[in-house]
Order: sequence, then structure tokens, then C-alpha cells
Amino acid sequence: MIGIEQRVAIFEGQLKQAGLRMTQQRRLILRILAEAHDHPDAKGIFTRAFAHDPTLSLSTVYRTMKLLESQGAIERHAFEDGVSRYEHADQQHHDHLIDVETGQVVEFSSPEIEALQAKIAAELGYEIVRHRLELYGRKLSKAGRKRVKKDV
Amino acid sequence: MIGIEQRVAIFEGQLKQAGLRMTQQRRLILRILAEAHDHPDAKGIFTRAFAHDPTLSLSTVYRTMKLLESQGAIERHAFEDGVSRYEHADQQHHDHLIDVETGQVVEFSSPEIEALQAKIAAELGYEIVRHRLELYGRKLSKAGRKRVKKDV
DNA sequence: GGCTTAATGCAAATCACTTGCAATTGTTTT
DNA sequence: AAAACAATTGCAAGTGATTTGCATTAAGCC
Ligand SMILES: [Mn+2]
Ligand SMILES: [Mn+2]
Ligand SMILES: [Zn+2]
Ligand SMILES: [Zn+2]
Repeated sequence: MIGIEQRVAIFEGQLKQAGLRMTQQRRLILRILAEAHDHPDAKGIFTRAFAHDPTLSLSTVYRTMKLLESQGAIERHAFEDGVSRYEHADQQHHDHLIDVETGQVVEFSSPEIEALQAKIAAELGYEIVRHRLELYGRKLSKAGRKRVKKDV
Repeated sequence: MIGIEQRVAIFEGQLKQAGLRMTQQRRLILRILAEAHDHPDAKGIFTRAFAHDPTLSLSTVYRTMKLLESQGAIERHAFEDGVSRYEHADQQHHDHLIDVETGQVVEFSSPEIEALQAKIAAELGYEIVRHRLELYGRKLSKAGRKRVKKDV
């Protein structure tokens, strides 16, 4: 988890190398994303950014997200509702559990599952390029929680 | 894997119970689906059905898919490209591996992964309602295959 | 064969996302 | 610092999948 100024600087370097430009809009969106600790969609990012720059347009957000993704600066996820949600890519790989009641997104990572996936793919004669794992769940009650612990 | 006439009969019963009707279109789409051994999208189903009944409309396909899904007769999947694909629900639960080169969909099921998912969810205080697991992979060459086996 | 109302076909509407284009702005060049 | 030049933006229009309003058709029931 590096600082936001550093992230902007790194990205500016990547841009320059590709003959692209660091614009006010890109800087702003990058900052919004660095400050976000959830998984906002384009409209959500637009709303937050618009508060700082009311001349910003939604298309620019979309174009910027595509650029950031192609540069590996962010990750895009499309959960059940199909809309793309984004998060910065400076964290270790993880998957998501979505609370079906509240929509809350919980992150988790499991080396066992990752290994198992690779093994399954290999048995089918494939190597994994990427994957998508989403759990949709409901919070356990205290009672339910206890029951689970006993079972384990 | 039951016969298609039986499936139609079962579905007709479910409909009647809900005050709904068994129409020619529904019968046809149900048959197409029973005969399909892939994961067609609405347009694909429409094309196949249209060959049997050129008065059928795409909206009816969409409406029927929604109905079939709500009755638990089919399952809907939205892989990376976002379009909904369907398959009949009379098979055991399984997940999918999509060949990134050809788009081919390979089915697999792993009790270990299912168990691991449940365990992870429980540790987070959740019970799984449903989940989505998709592996996107590339076919291993013979050499790659051998290497994998050596590693294991 | 009528009656009631669910279902259909068609066209128009949604919704997230993309794109063409003229105006703007970042970066380089004089 | 101003000109030059292409990348970027805002806006409006376009996409593509899916949904929906509505007049018309056709199941299920007498
Ligand atoms: Mn995340
Ligand atoms: Mn399948
Ligand atoms: Zn993972
Ligand atoms: Zn599964």
C-alpha cells in the first residue's frame, strides 16, 4: 500500500512511456480511486470526482477506467448485476464475498482454493489465465456461528 | 437426465399450479433447451427455435428464459462478455472453465472446492447462498502437460 | 363455440458503455 | 513565451443486450 502521490508519479511515467498525457481528469480520478476503500462503479467514481471538478464528464471516467485497467493500475470486477466495479491494483490477489442482504463486499484470499483451481485446470489440460470467484452469502446468526464452529 | 417429454410435463404442472399457461412457444423453447448440450444465449436459442416456428419473437425467448429460471428449470450464467447463457438445470452442480482461445466451455465439479468455499464463508461469518466460479484458461501443450504431471 | 385473461409480437424504452467529432489542453518545438 | 501538434475531453449520438407498454392472439374453462 504505497502513497497516492507515488502512485500518480508511477502512472505518469507509464503514460509518458506510451506517449500519453497526464491530465487533470486522470490525476483526479486516480486520487479518487486511491482514496476509495470500496468497489465503486463508473457512476460512483464520477459522482465523487464531479464534486471536485464539475466540468468532468462520465465518458472521461469510462475512458480513464479502460486506460487504467490496460495499464494494470486497477482491477475491474463485474458482480451479479453486471455493472463494472473497480478497485486499485496495489493489493495482493483476493476474491470477494457479497452479502446478498446488504450488498456489502467482503474480501478474502485462500491459497488453498487458488491451488485447487490450478490443479483442476491442469487435470483438464489447461493452465489458468485468470479466474473469477464470487461467493454470495448471508450473515450467520450468533447461533449459526456457534453451530459452524462446533462442526469444525 | 430425464426425458424431454417428462420435463415438459413437469413444467406444465408447475405452470398450472401458478395459474400460468403452457404455450406452443414455451414448449418449443423447452425442447430446444433440452436438446442443447452447450450454453446458448438468448439469440442462439431464438435462432434454433425460429427454425421450427418463424413467428416466434426474441422477446418471448427472453420472457420465457426468465420464467424458466424463476421456476428453477434452467440456470443462467453470465461469463466474461456479460451476455446471459443458459443450460437446463437437471444436472448436478458444476462450475465452468472457459478456453480463452476458443471460447469453449468445459464443465467440472470439485467437492473439495465447494467445501473450501463453505469453510471460508463460515470463517467470515457467512453461509453461502450461491456462488460463481469461472476459470479462464489456455490449453496446455503436450510438453506443458508433461511438465505439470512431473510437478505433481 | 364463447368467455376470461395470460401470453405474444412488435416497437419503443432502458441501461451501461462506447464512439465521432469539434473544441481544448498537455507537451514539445521554435 | 508563443506557436505547433497531437492527445484528450465534453457532448451528443450510437450500441447491444435486455425489458416493457400495448393492442392482438390464443390457452384453459364453461
Ligand atoms: Mn476487492
Ligand atoms: Mn454448465
Ligand atoms: Zn482467486
Ligand atoms: Zn461450484
